[in-house]
Amino acid sequence: MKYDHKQIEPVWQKKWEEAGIFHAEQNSSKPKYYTLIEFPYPSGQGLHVGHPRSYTALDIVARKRRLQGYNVLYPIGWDAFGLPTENFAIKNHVHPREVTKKNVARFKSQLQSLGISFDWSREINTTDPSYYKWTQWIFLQLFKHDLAYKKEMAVNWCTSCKCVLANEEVVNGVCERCGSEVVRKVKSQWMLKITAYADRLIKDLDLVDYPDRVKAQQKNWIGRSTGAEVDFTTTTGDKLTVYTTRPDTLFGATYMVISPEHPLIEKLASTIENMDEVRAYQEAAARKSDFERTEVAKDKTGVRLVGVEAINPVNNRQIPIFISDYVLVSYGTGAIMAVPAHDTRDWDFAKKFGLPIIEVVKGGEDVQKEAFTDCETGVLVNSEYLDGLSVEDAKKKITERLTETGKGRAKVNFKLRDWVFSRQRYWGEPIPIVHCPHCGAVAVPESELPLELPDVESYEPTDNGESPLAKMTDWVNTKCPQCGADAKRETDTMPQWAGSSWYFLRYADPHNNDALASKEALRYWTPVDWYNGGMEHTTLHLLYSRFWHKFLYDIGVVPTAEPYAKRTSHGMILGENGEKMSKSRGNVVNPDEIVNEYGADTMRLFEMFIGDFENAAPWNSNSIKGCRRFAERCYNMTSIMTEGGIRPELEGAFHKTIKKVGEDIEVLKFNTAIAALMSLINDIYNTKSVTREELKVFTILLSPFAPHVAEQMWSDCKLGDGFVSAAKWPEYDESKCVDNEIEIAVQINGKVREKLMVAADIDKDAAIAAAKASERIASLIEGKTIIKEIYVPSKLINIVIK
RNA sequence: GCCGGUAUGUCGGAAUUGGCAGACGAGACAGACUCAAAAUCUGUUAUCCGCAAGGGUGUGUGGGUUCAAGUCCCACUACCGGCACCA
Repeated sequence: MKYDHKQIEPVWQKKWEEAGIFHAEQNSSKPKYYTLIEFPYPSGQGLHVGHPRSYTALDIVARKRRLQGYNVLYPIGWDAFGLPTENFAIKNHVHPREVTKKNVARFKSQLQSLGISFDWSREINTTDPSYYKWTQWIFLQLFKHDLAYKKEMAVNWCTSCKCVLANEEVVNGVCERCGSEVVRKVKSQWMLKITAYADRLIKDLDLVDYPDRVKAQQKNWIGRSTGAEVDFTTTTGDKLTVYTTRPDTLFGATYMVISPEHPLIEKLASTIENMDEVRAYQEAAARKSDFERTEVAKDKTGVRLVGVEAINPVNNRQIPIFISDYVLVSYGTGAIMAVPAHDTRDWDFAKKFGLPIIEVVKGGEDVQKEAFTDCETGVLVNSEYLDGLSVEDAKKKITERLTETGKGRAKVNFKLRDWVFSRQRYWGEPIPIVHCPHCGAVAVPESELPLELPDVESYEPTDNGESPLAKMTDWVNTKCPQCGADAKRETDTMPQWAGSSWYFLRYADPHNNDALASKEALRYWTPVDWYNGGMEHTTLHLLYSRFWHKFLYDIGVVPTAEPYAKRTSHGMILGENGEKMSKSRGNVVNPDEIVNEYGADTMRLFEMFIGDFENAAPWNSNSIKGCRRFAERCYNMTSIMTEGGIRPELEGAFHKTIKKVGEDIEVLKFNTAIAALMSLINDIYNTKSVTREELKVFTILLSPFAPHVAEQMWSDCKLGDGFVSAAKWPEYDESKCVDNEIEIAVQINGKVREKLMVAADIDKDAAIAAAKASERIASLIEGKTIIKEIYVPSKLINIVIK
């Protein structure tokens, strides 16, 4: 029979679903294994060829684990709240719920056509009230533990989405999603205190198996730094505290800089003589968007506060105070001591404003020409009791002194900011809070959850920065759950990251109505054993969900401190021209067309064979044919099968391949695993026949990669009972992976001059004797002095001559 | 500027972590089958010199360690990703 994927694939997909063989068992004595992929956002474009790269990879792992006897959970769901759906709904006057429903149906049929072994009985959807009930519940727990709070603050405002963005969503000063300008806007916002977990989010990276680049990126983003706070005073008698990582350079401070928004300015408004100039600078700084602020990063600007000076606590020297936007309000204390001799930014500023530069760390070039910032080699000078100390010792000593005299203290700072959690849009989880004129912000009682999203007439974002929900007065006006007075509901919704911050927990027990999941289910299934996803989520989803998980751990809801035991990341699939796939570049490949033309098995094989899983790889419509040929060659073996066991001449090849394929899957080397299967099939075809046992082992090895054709081979040739997807992974014998006779290279002075077939267990003397016995080697060493003879067992011989 | 990554034939990529560079696939070329084409099968395919046997050169660049370097060390370059006035 001819290989016809259109005949084979839908049949097996249906049989698997009917038999339910990919359903995770709820009560099982088997060891569990939880594989997870980032659940997709069901966009209107349908599945992208990038999705199956991740899904197929973990499908291979999940399928292999099942064959190895594990109870596997490989779930799927929909991260369906979010802006693109809402924008589409606005434009086409349909309810976002309907848009979501349609998109989900499309995604589902596309995913099912790929034969991914998801447990569809556990499908979840973040927009389902029975799901977001628990998203809201978690928010209320955060609120009750003072980790959710409302704050008036300058936020990132996307001018196009008309919506607040988290810091993580602003990329190069523009909106991550739409690319529009982001400006600062003062608004009252719900915030989540992720900073309370900053230290643990770094420290607990030691507990998990993540790629180093992911750990490094998270650590960078959290940005822990150690230093000291130093209390300066001013000539007006006010306190002015700075944060510095270089307290050792305190004697070299020649001026101070505070951010334009620093509260001290208002306090000293009557003392400052050039207040007009100061105000003008403040306004100019406020007008700048994030984009402009980073654009003009090179040139320093600022204004000196005339009429007030600061006093250095260690030497009582009076130094001027400036305002400048190179000092940020939101980091440290919003004020710095400037040490131009040992900080390049301070140096730039000092040069521009003609301020003194005093060297306090010796070891570099002339500090008048360039700042010396090295902490490793310098020695302190001009610093009284610190003179002669190394930078490190001086830091310790000055911090001790400051602490003793009450003028400072050791301090740790983080770049990480609290998470801006409000969105002024419709298609998200309503924040379950009621604002009461008497009681303030009050939690909606848990018994009233889910607080369902009301139907509104218009989803249009408003120009005044309020959520579309604000227009629903019937819904907004309510009673205070605490005192019963007239009160108003919170109208902001949660960001898209909310639902995805805990979804992996819901999969453990997706239909539970009394808890986000039962304790037993969580104890059995968590943590996730292997989580694969994109690098782009390292500082967003991955960090947010670790934070929520740690909080849930602290309040006793989940049994583990970390959600994911192991994380891996796949590279992007690029267009054929090596550029990122996008509509505008016209290089988008539609997975449906590939499945239709070549079949799901070929698609899966190709996506795994395309290159190193962790690196980006360009699509190539030519080499996909190689994978199709391979699938056909696999199937064609069924027509030449004869009875029998593994033939002796193929025994070594089989054992080696079992070993190689098994090991490669564990380390994400799907490309070389497939190459090994291709080599094995070439060996088989060289013998012009295949035996039943050979075909059986081969089919099992093939099944995680190309499950449909494997099932067809299994059933056509009656290789075993039931499904190959429920067979047993073959074992290999280490002793049979080595050949009896091997080829070794013979080098003279490091250059290969001869190849010899020798017994695998040959010893050094015998090997070298064999080499010298060869005519070619004998003639090359004749008359020369042998300096050294090296024998690398089963690899090579190197004879060094002179 | 800082942090991370990558660099290998015509192309995608292999190389057991110091031991025969180019597995596997694609493409190209040649041959078989065919009236012909497609498909399939069989060869060849890093590069230079040579009719050949054989020899030289070759893993971004320049040095180094070693009997032996794609792999280790030092100094660079280019590209990709992240962060960026974080004191």
